[in-house]
Amino acid sequence: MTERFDPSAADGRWQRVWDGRQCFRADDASEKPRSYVLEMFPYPSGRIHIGHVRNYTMGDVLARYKRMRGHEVLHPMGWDAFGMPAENAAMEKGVHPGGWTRDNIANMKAQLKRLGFALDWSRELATCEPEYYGHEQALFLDLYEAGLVYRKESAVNWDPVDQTVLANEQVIDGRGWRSGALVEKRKLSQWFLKITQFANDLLAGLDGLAGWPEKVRLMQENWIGKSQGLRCTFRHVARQDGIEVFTTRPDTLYGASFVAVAADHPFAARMAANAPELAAFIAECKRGGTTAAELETAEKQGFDTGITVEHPLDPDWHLPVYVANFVLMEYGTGAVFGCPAHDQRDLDFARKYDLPVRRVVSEGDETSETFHGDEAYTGPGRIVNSRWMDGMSVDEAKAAVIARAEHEGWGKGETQYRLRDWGVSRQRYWGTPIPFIHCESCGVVPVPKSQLPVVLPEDVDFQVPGNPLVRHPTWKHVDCPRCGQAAVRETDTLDTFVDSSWYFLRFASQPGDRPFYPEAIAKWLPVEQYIGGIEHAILHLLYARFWTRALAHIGLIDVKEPFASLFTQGMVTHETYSRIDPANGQPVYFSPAEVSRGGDNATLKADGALVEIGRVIKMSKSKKNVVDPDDIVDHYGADAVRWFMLSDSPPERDLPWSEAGIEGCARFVQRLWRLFGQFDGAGGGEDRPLDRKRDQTVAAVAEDIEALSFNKAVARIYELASAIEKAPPSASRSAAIRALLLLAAPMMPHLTEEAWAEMGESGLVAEATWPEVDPALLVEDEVTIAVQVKGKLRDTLTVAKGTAREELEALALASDKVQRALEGVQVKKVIVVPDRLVNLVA
RNA sequence: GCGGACGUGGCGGAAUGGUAGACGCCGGGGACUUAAAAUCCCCUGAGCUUUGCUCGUGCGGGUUCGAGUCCCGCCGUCCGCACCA
Repeated sequence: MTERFDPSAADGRWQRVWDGRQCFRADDASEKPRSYVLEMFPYPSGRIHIGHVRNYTMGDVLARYKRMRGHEVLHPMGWDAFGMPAENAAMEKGVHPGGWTRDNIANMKAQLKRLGFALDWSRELATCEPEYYGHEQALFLDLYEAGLVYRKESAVNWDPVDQTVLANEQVIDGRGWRSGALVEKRKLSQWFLKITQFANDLLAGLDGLAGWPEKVRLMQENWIGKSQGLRCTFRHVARQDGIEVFTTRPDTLYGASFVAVAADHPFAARMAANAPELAAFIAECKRGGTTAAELETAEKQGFDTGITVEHPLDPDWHLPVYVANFVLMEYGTGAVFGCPAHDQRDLDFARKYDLPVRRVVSEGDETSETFHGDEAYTGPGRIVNSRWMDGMSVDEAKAAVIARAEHEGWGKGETQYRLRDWGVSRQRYWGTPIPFIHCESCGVVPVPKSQLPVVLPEDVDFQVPGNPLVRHPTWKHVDCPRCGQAAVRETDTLDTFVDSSWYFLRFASQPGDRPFYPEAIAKWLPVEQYIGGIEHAILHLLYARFWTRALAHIGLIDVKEPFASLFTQGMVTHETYSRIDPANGQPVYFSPAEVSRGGDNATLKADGALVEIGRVIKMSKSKKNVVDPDDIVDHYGADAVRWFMLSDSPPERDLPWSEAGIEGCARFVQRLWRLFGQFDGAGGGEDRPLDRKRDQTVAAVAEDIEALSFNKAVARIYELASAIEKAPPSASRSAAIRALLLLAAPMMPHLTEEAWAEMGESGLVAEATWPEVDPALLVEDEVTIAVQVKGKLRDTLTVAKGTAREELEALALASDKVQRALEGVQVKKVIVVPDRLVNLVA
């Protein structure tokens, strides 16, 4: 064996061997138990980020481990390849989005290959290829058939310079993030997916997702935002119609003192027609910002329309109707009744406009009708000042009012959701064309499936802002499939979140004539373990759950939940290095490569003077605290990098990158190499304690990997390595070395493959099985007993496992240290936990 | 405002209610070497009157023979949602 392991030669060699033997190709026909391990596929931005490396290393360890345990493993990789950065590159650099994207994919694939991930590249897919998005178009048409796709006028953020719709996240302080232009609200006809039809189902399904983090389930629950209450009508005093409101507090109906509608409520518009002042107020409301800070400080404002409505429980009781800036048109009915005593917003409003504030829920003895103070009471209590409801609990009163409303016909119990339907139209080129045709006589006509895919034209130009599909000379002009007249294609493309809502289904099978084979999905789905960033907790993960349910709903598949277990991993962080620029007082940042890091300080290589070491934060280009995966793989080899990604920090937490840390990992790679070199198949002699340590470690590491506690598995491997190093030569020692190699194999596949071959073992580690353990060895035959006096540790005893209570007590009392601690005081009580401890209470 | 997570050495972090600090990093000392690198060994929570003792898991209480762990109340940090009626 060579003195040192040389990753620069070995890594590539083994990667080619795995490729050549197609080690990681999933066999659909296999009889073995199946495991589908999936990491969120990357957007091909150009370079792999260290965060990707952490994500894929975790999945890779699990996939390789599962394979060693005899599973048929599906571990695929693909590219979330549509999106705006490609169009931005086209505008800035004059390259075609397709060429730019495909080049990036090639580069990133090469980067991933260098890390030795056990991926089934035969199933690679890119969402920007017609072979993928054509099937997406077919599925979209299926959902349209089933009534889950519709068109509606909707207000969007419109950037007048770039001539495109912007997502909310792309509007910064009311301006387009790219153009800087003031964003306008525009009404456009948009395509929607009816996710709200599944609101309750998506909510209920969360309960069954035991393998998901509680945090993510809660976030989705809050996002769906179910609330139950009453929808009822307040009739206009002078007219036949009325204003519908939704409330979760029908129990407080007798505390009502006004009705308020949103500024964009139809009633407000009708009133404004003859009231210029109201029209001005409405315009003011619409102009108001929507950022969190603005809403926090915005004062409650209203405009009295002069109209009054009847209280539904008492026609003689009249309430004023306001147009108010705090009522949202998007939620409920766009109108509320105000009960100031028991709702903070209503109270703020009532105090400002001097409206009655009537107590109807009593928190204790206070039952007077006059409510004082500026803090609404929203807790539980007894209903007061509410005629027939007096004395009821809040819940009783809610039910009673709903029952009465339904009986008398002025309202009914209703469930509202915060979740809105999913608007999927994007006025962009680089996305899946929405497969519809607009015909003057036939209206909106779906593209016949036989004409799919609707392929994006290649010859587009980005010199002019806006969607190039709109101004392409020929692409959009087609004959109507229904009547044959000249018609135009839909030029909007689908939100890229649609692409990522079903890619995990396509990995299971990739037929050319349909999106997937249901049998393949039945075999592989759900994904056993999905791993990705917490930033997808809501959007991607909710959309994927919805899409899966929708496909199940129309009978295409038989799976409802796509991801049985979800793991959200932490970020990779790094210190920052900076100096204050004396010219402007601003910090100038330096990259880790420009800096020499000592024990407590860091110096700039260029001038040898100190730089400031800043906080450990998320890697970002602006702070220059980034490391490039290629550079570190060049320098330390793939296995050291993989080992670092798994060490120290628990995988759900942030991992601080450090030079010292990666160097420690590279040292350990060499240390293992030397240890593997001491394997001696011919050696004799038994070492029971080492056998025991070996099997205990094998069992514990398996448990840790299955729980994704890689940091603990790493610590145990260090321990076993140390134990073997200290042990004298024996057959047990060689057996332990062999077991250690197999334990480390999922994490350091190149090193272990090279050592396996050197040790004269047959086959590949990639195809080896996980070591068996002898259950008898997992049980200790000696235990250390803690001896406490009044709960404080005074001595320890080493005894045979299973030593009797009486004997333990006697041994404890015989201890000098214990006698000294007792100071002659009589022992009153003795607690003995067999094989654990003795506690003497004096 | 609502919801959630977290708080343990110089640092990342271990610890089914039962010996706090496993394992790694940093640091210190030593061996080998002409020297360095590499490697190996030892030490490394704080304090003290150092065979040992005291203190110690954000702060204050409580439950328990025994609390980092359970309960109550604070403080701090981070994350998500947010005028959702």
